[in-house]
Amino acid sequence: MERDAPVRPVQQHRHNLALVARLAARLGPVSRARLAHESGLTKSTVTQLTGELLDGGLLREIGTGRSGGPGRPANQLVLNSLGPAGIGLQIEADHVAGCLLDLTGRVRDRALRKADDLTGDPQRAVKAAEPVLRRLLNTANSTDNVVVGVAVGLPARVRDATVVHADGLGWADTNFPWLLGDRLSALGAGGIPVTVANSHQLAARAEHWFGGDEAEVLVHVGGEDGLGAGIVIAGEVHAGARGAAGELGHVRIPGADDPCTCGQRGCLDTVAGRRALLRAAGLDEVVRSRLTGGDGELPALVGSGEAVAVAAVRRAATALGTVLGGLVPALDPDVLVLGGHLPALGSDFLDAVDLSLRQRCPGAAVRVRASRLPADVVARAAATTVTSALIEAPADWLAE
Amino acid sequence: MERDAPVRPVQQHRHNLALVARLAARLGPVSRARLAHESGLTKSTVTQLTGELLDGGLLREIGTGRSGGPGRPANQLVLNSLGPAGIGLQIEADHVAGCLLDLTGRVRDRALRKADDLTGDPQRAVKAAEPVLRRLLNTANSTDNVVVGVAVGLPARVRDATVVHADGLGWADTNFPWLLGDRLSALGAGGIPVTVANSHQLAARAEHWFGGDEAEVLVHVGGEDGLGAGIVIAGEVHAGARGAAGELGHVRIPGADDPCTCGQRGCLDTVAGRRALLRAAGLDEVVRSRLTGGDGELPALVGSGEAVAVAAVRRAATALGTVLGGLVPALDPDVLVLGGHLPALGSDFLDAVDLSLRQRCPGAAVRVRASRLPADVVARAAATTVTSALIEAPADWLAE
DNA sequence: TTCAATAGTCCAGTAGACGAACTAATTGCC
DNA sequence: GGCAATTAGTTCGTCTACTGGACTATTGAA
Repeated sequence: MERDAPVRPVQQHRHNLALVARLAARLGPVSRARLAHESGLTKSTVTQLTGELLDGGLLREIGTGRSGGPGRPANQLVLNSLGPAGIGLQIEADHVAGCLLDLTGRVRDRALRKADDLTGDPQRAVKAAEPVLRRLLNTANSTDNVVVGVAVGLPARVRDATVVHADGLGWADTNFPWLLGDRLSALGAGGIPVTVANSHQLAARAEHWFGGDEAEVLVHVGGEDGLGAGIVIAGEVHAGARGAAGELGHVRIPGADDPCTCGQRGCLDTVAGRRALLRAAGLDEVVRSRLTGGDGELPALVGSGEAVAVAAVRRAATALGTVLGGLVPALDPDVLVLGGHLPALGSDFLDAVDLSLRQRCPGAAVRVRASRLPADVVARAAATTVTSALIEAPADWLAE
Repeated sequence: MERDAPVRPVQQHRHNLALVARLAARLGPVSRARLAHESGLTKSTVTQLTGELLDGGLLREIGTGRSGGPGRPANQLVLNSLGPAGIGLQIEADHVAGCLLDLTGRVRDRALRKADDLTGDPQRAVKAAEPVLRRLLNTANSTDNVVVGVAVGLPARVRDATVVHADGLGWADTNFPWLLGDRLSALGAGGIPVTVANSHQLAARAEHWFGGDEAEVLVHVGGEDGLGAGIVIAGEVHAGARGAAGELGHVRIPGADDPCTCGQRGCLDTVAGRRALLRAAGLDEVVRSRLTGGDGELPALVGSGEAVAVAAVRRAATALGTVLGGLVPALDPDVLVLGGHLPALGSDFLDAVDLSLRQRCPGAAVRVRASRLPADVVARAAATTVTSALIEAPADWLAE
């Protein structure tokens, strides 16, 4: 409910619609009676509201389910897996991943497009996204899903739906939603709203939604090339005053002096970034070949005790732990999740980060753990922003 | 509006009441017509709502004011400076400060009680607060103000209205509101609700409210003895998962090794804390005499180029800047305010902190400035939490 | 078969915002 | 002075959407 807007009966209705939709999403198959009980609304109102949600295709009635005692059995309601759905894209310098998500949160389809180099002209990314979108739109068509939104996760600073600055992609002030919307029209899917979001922030959202921590404050650190953090506070991403919150990659590390893409020297990215780390461990050719699978070689080297690799990883862990150790006392998070390319570095790396972090701030009560989510979390989280927006504001959808 | 609660006409009314009260507070003397325009409510509704606020003593009608053109002149409404008011206390190891604030935000009275040592038994603080409270209650009585709440700012971690841990005071798991409420009853002011809050967080609130920055994200760093930060995001304090957000005093500084009260060595407090700094500058006797005014001697020494003092202050600035430089890229604040004893260290100190911060994170767009607020901001901010709670939820007050 | 229990619908009642019509008070023009 | 224009504020009937109790529906158990 907007704080500075008047509340009329309509807003009241909107709020209660959202409340019921949210509860239906949370409780899975659920009866109107239970919804009434959990929401605090009366049965009559819930009948009315669920009726609207059913008509709008957000809910579906599955026959009377259990019969665990006397009394009329309930007509169970669930989110409609056939109705509205969302597409999420993840764009990185070397690939575009995408997925189609229905309202229940199930991934209906995935798609991946590898590419040589998507940096420079944003149209390259649009072009690489096209086959991914085409496939997902086709799938949606065949599964009776209606795509109501496309959300894109990018390693970029985003402000007012515009990419203000993307280090790793070389973009600046790009209205990417507009570019992609154009391509969507060409695919016969014009008018679908496109949103963009920072991929670190989406990854943090993903950990909050799917990580199972029930955290009040969660910090996710990771990234494909550049390192970055996403901060979730009370279920909301903290984007910062300019959308730049979590940009840790260019914090200077004492003792480091390698040149960074940003023009400075000794940035965290030059010590703990994926490419920098592979290079420092003597895996230059892996970097050049751009093989994501090559990440596996580094933990293998470390496991076999290869001195250069061990030193590089230890150095990265110490630097990262120190930076995070400055963050933790400021934010007091429940959980600090290491994601992106970091979990692949092995549990020794995780332990070393933890150690270094606690050396910086001894009393910290934070739990540090590796992410357990798959590589395409960002695409999934992006798609989830579409579906959860529907559930959080069903009235907007019903109005159409 | 509670997210998980149903909205009925009553909640609708509560919301709109708060909306009108907030606007009246923001716009100063304001007509019903303007309130209707600004709020988006109709004139009829505003008449109804302001009527309730007038009856409840939250608003007051001052005669028809301006007559800048044709048309019936407006009956101006203002917050009632005579009705409900709040008391704010600030408790530190060596003093208790307090103030009485009316709804308009005007300080009706102040009181200060110096004390030798309030650490150890919380009852000492209660005892020192008694004369302060007595005076402020008397003042309220004579100015026709009704004290509706007492809010206390403490250098302590607070959780569920309980002091979980107070480093500088030596308290743990203390239900301070209960203790102080007891004393209030003895003063004939029983039943007044008492709340507690962390003083760093209150200081940040104060900068956000009174600092004039219009910041979306604001960080305040300061403290009397221990250093700490308060973070305000979108008008709300970020307290962290355990209420420990902003506890920067015990971040370890590379190269520092002095023992800290926390049992560790090399904490930020041992480098940039007030006492540590005075000691390092050779002003031991000032520390022992507990003279707050003694702070003036340090900038004087620095100004005169006294080598030890200059070195101590520079070291403190570097350490603090480095710690803050780790924070800024994570949070992306608009403004970083240095408060507490820090502004007294002079503008060279401020510049040195700024320099060190930007050395750590070169691209930061944050504005760094010294606090311009007086020493008793925390008491004022505490009192403001009482009065602003009234304005944010007038229905609760009107119900009584 | 009947009763208890639970699910769900129906409908009159009600709180509270809206809007049009009204009254009120002032300026400015004749 | 009188009257139109203009803005402030109130009154009252209307409308929306939630409530609560009466009602129907469907099951298990006695």
